[in-house]
Amino acid sequence: MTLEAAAPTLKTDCILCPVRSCLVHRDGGDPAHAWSDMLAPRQALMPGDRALQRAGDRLQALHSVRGGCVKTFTIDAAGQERIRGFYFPGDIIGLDALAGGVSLSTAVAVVPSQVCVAPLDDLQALMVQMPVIAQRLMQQTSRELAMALALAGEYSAEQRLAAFLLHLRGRIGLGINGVLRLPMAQRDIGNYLRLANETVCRTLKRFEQKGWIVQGDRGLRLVDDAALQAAAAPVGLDAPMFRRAA
Amino acid sequence: MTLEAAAPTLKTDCILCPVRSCLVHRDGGDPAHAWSDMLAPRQALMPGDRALQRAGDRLQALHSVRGGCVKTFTIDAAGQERIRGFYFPGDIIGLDALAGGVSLSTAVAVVPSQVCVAPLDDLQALMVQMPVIAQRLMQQTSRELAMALALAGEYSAEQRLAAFLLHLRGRIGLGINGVLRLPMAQRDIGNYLRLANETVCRTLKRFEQKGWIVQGDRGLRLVDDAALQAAAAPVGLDAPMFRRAA
DNA sequence: CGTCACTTTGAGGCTAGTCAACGGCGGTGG
DNA sequence: CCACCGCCGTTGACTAGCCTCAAAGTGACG
Repeated sequence: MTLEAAAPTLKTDCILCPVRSCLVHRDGGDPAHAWSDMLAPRQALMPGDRALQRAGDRLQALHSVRGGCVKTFTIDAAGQERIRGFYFPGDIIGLDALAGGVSLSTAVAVVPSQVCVAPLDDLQALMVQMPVIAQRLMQQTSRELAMALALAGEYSAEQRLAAFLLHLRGRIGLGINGVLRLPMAQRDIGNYLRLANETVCRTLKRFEQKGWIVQGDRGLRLVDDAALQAAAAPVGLDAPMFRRAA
Repeated sequence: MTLEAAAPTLKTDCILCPVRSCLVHRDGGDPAHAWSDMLAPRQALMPGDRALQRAGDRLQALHSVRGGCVKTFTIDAAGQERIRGFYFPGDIIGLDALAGGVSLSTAVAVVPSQVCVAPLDDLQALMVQMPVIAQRLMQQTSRELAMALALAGEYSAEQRLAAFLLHLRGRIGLGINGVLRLPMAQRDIGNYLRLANETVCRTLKRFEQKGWIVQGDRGLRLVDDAALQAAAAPVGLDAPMFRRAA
């Protein structure tokens, strides 16, 4: 048995939401009713809007990303932002706070996004009633843990960045013309990967000089996949469990 | 509601085991019977013994540490060991593999240890029957995720090491005479914290020169707690949820 | 068309890694 | 009992990758 078995691959944006995909299969209940009971209507979230959650606040709800991209971060004593993660459609925000009941990071939109709100009280009750929901949350948390552990290792700038690009493609796929769109700023990528933004820029340029990628206006094209994968291999983010989109 | 509420603080070594502490409270069942059904007898595990689990193997069971200290690690293409975590009594090994069903790391004992084995099939059934077990596992996974995210940031050698020492004290407490025993080698600490063992040694010496710690034969004494905590603060491993022992 | 945020490019410095050598300690075996 | 060996911790000299600081270029948007 693996928890994977309980998580069929779903295609459309809306059904991607793990919470909802459980709810709509609720036995004998009215899906629409359970849904409205459970989740606040989807909320639009713009860059610069107030935070979904703030580090240190009592955790009141998990947030499920329906569209766009959300980043979570903490602010250290020096006022510096430290990005903890990027969340894409299908991802759930706040899982690291379940143990302590307190949000460990602040969450804001990177691009115009939509999220659904799963109040913790309702979720807790649903998890008891429907083990499949608990399984889905457990699976998400486990995957996020595996990712964090993989990225926590010591790797060079090239290894980190190659792994990030490939991983991103695995999660959000390619846009038109096979271009990988990077929704977040290079500064944010560097912050997340523990690299200065200048290092991100220079490393991308080095990738381009080697013929591994081609940078365009709104993203980049992965040309030499094998080379990138060879560079990223030590990080170990290439396992199937880390992918989601096609 | 927080999951914390479902996890009363338990003192003794044996009851620390999260899985068992759920089982012994099973309603209307025979605790001893459920226990023996669920877990293989506690296994002794010595340094140098075969691994509890190996990276890449299909995950067959979670392991609950009853005594001692177990480390998990991966081996990269260059044959180098990368330590993913240290596990102490009460910790569960293998949670990062639940999503994929494949062990992501190899687990061996650092010192003579005892572990209990929770076969995945039985565990899955129990999680459905008893939501409290699912909650406990979820809580552990969430805490481990929060730890991994905290440690994944970019910090100096001093910050990392101070956070590690304080965190270790929070988890395993102090021995006789208030001495913090370090069960693992400095090389392992450095590997875990992404530092060369020489850097660990030099940083500890610097701590001693500043009067923050006193190094002894079999461990060290934390003298200037405030200074250590100030140094470790940016890492953010000092939240109550990360502690366990008194 | 000016502002602002982000990216790009360069020069220099620093933290931590690497390499090498030595001392202490425990285990092993003659 | 002691010599040998290997592992671990310690110390020094050198190196390198990445950060910091600075400044100019680019694109989005009002």
